[in-house]
Amino acid sequence: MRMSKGVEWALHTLLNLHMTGGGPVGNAQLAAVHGLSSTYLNKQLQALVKAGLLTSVPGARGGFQLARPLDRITLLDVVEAIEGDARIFHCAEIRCCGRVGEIAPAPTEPCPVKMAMVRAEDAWRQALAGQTLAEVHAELERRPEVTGAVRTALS
Amino acid sequence: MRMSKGVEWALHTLLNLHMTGGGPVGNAQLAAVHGLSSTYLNKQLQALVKAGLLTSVPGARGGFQLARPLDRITLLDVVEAIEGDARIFHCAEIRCCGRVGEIAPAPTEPCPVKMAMVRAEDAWRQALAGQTLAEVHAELERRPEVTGAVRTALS
DNA sequence: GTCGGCATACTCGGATATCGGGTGTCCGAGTCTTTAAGG
DNA sequence: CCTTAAAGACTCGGACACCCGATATCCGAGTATGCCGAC
Repeated sequence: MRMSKGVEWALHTLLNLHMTGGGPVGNAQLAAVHGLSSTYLNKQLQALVKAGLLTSVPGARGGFQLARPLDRITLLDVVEAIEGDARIFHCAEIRCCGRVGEIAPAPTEPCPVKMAMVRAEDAWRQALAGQTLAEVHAELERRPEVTGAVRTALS
Repeated sequence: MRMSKGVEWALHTLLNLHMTGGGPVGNAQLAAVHGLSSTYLNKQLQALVKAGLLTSVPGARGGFQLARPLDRITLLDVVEAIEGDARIFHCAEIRCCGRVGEIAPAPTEPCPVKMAMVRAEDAWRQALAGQTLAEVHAELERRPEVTGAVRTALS
């Protein structure tokens, strides 16, 4: 159960796009900032486009740009864009299978095990949804030499 | 990013072991309750033994039994026993790589992106640690016909 | 000088290989039970 | 009848294949750009 590294790539790239000022930036340039594979980063950015977080501009001088400001993008938006909206814990309803399923009929109420895991996962999603990229960016700006290096690398 | 199905198997099996009353039960019998693969369930139960949640009794009439009562076993204990204690979000520190790494020296403070993801994951872990299997079992007992079927299947 | 057309280069977008971890299975080591014989 | 020893069967424990999804890569479709020629 490890999160895809595409999430980390997407988060940093979204923050970098905010620092450029709004113009479209090609994935090759975005990848060079952190030494990533441009082709694989492209795959992740396409997922962000499908999720509505980015807009893509085709043709020369094209690239990707933010679809909306950082304070309207939460961590949950990015995670769901890359990982999908499927649940981490997938209940296979094994309580209804096997010998116990032959003895008792399938219960109608939801599985308590599943409910407990869903409660924990909801806490995680709520914590993700409660943090915007703007807040993360504010933390980054407390070290101007870092953000300055990103702007230099993208210029 | 999908949780291993072994977690579901382990949770239900731990609850079933509690319903038997304390005697050791073989994995073949435990697997038959929910129609699981006994060999693969064995793999998961061995992980629970290594984590100290179960004790194994070798030899004929042997099997597995709970190492401590359900109210001292949290959901986090089971998840960490099966999935390991590694973080879901693994920060590769890409902020220090590539062109930006050549411009600015590596920062000493932790990555804000990583910190934000850790905060969310801590909320998840805290929600898992705040729920014991005894509470889940109490929910199960509200449907006596289900727990009765399990006890019949294990007798 | 200005307009229109065209070749070009650059971009995104999806289709295609490769690799690692979860999934599933099997067989050997060890121990308790049972059974039988002997005292 | 009690003790004892050995055979047997059942259990755990770890080592061995398989498969799906994440990872990584490549090539084609499409468009803005820049250039060239005509007017």
